[in-house]
Amino acid sequence: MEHVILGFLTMGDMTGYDIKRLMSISTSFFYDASYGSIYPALRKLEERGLVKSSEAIESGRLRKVYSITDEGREEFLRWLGGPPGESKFKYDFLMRMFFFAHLPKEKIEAAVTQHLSEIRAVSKKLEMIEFAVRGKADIYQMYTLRFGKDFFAFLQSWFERFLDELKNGNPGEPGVEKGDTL
Amino acid sequence: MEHVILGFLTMGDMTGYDIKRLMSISTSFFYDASYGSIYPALRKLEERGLVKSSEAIESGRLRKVYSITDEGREEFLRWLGGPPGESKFKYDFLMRMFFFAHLPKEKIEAAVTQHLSEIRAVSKKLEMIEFAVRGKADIYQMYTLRFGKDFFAFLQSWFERFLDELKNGNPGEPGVEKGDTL
DNA sequence: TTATTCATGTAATTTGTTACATGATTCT
DNA sequence: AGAATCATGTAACAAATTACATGAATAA
Repeated sequence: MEHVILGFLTMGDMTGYDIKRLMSISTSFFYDASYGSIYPALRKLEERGLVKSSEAIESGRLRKVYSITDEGREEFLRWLGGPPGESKFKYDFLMRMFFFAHLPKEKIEAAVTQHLSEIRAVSKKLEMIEFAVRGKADIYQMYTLRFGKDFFAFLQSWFERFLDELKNGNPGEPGVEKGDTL
Repeated sequence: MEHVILGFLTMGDMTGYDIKRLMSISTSFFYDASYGSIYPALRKLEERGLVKSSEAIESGRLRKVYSITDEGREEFLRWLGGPPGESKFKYDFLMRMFFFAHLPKEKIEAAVTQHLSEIRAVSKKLEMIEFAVRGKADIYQMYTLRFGKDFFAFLQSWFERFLDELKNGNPGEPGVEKGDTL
């Protein structure tokens, strides 16, 4: 988390609010943080000398603008270049799906349908973001966004097929379908 | 978390150790828990009357076998049928990737290569699990597993292409490639 | 005989969320 | 006038990890 904030501050000086806003239009589909974690993190980073802040009143509003220090930059690069440590991935819906056998068919279909509409919403959002961000982001940031688009497209087609098989009855068991590369 | 444990206990009576073992061969690719969260959760569930335990000494070893109560079953079904609440998904590697511009090319390629080998390892594990579990799991559990296989296959091909584009230089920017459906 | 698996658990810490509290400014 | 956005922050709580501590049984 602290490293993520340092990363955002390498893009320019920002307030906590700015960081949150930037996250929501760039990384929110795989990483998002609340103010309750951003502000305390910034304070801790300042205590450790990795960022510094300057308060200013811009158009009547108090803004506490943070910037990354040289030590902060070093720490950020140490993290980025360091060992990745098993990249965990989490996906809550799958846990429910794992236990769907306890649910009547209509409820399963309703749950999957709703999940699909969430997926479509994220897809749409990502496309808007890509449009808005074009030119401003570097290639790796564009690749990350691209990953998001591709991933949600994958999810969409997977769950569409799943829903279809639930409704129409599928020929063969899920794991032993004809045409499978086994 | 508590609901996940309840879910596992609907499959049969188990010890905390058993739950962890079952997780590792079924849901670990998207959900895994440590003993430090399983045992305290079981105690809380027992306090709330959702599970009950019986201690027995089997072949010299103390085993505290938990079973789900009727109230536990109700609670589990309430959760499963209830509102899903935005299914978050998290994927740490993407955060590093987002900032790859700060890293020299060799380090980026090394990181992606290593990540790919992790992905391949999980793929392999999932295939073994599918084989081992065939017949024992219900269709939704098989679908969940299938999702895992398909997802990791997607990851593999995505990052293989990414690595290829990094090495060979890609024709066009990531977001505006020829052949893209835009 | 030694390492691994089986088996249970606690304590400290980390990490983060949700809800609350406050208030000015700017858009409608 | 009122809603939304900009802006900062705290406090209570929740969830879970890591490391530690213990010990018997079994497989190599």
